[in-house]
Amino acid sequence: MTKSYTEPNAMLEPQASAHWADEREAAAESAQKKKASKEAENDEEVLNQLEDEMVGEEEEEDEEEEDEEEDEGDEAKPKRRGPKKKKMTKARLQRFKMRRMKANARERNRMHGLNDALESLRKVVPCYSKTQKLSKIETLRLAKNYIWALSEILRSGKSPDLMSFVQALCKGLSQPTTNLVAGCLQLNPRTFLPEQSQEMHHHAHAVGAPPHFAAHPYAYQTPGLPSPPYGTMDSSHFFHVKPPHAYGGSGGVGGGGGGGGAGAGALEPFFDAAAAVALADCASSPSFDGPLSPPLSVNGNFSFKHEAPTADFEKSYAFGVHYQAGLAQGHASLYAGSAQRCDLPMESVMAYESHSHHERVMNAQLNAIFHDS
DNA sequence: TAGGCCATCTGGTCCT
DNA sequence: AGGACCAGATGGCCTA
Repeated sequence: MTKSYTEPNAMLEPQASAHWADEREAAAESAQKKKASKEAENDEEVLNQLEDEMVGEEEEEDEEEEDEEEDEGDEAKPKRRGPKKKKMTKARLQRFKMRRMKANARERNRMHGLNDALESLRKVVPCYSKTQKLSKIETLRLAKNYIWALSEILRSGKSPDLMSFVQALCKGLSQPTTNLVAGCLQLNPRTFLPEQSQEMHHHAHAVGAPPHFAAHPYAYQTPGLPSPPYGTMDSSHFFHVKPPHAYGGSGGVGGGGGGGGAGAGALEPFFDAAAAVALADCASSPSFDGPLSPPLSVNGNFSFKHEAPTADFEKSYAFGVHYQAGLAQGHASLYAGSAQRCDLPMESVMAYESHSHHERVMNAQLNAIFHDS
């Protein structure tokens, strides 16, 4: 069986492998399509054949059934309880086979639909590559993290720094996927891993980031992560930031006043000093092979806006985030601004499963936002 | 070779 | 009865 999936690890190989992966991917994909259509054809043929045969055998079966009943009537054995187990006549067997084949075909289609949906999900999470597909489970995890991260932005009304954002995205992901996401966001994974925290700490201090920023007890413990050869990308490619006034309080969405950080403060770009360090670090790592993720964009609304595809991007998405300064709830939050950032341990902040209340609040707020705008 | 991921088949259950 | 959904089993492919 051919396979379209390619292990994310493959991206950690030298750049040449990306090209090979492309070709393999294309070949595998076409082979798989051929196979799938062939299977469908075969099924159809067999089904048609079976149906034709069955037309002629219906009568035969009826006769056999009558024989069966007569036989049973003659038997002196004690009658069995429960449903009679019908003898598998030739026709019944064929009908059974046909049913089974139809069920298989339905199941195949169903799974294809599921996979299509998953594929479209892959395209809207912030790490999409046609050649380096995320696995199903990783796609779901990343999507969950992404939703949570965006929700948190909306809830707090603050823009997070890039590092926090990536950390939130990578929570619970496998290391290869973490590398991939980091590569997609043009971050060197080393910059947000604990074992690099000393270094980061140093850098962060140097540029004025909060000292506690780099010392979170999460992310992966694997030393010496290779720098993903994902390509280079100017930071402006994935964060299109509108000037603060573009977001501040206009539109009357979601109750004004309220929590701090309204106006310009809530709308600063994701890039803060620490992120700048991360990017600087990134710049010193081996050049990446090509951008894989959609560019992130703060464009004043929450819809996903398609951009014209470029040679580099398979798909290019702008992720718009509608910042609502008035939504800040006033308690410590991952995204509550530099001064408070990460006052809570990440583990507790990121306990998604225990966010039912938070989610209800978020739902209400999102409804308010999108129904007003 | 082991382990991860995947597609497919299959039988069971629930619903219409 | 038939379809949708689900989970277990199986076998293939790929990578470390």
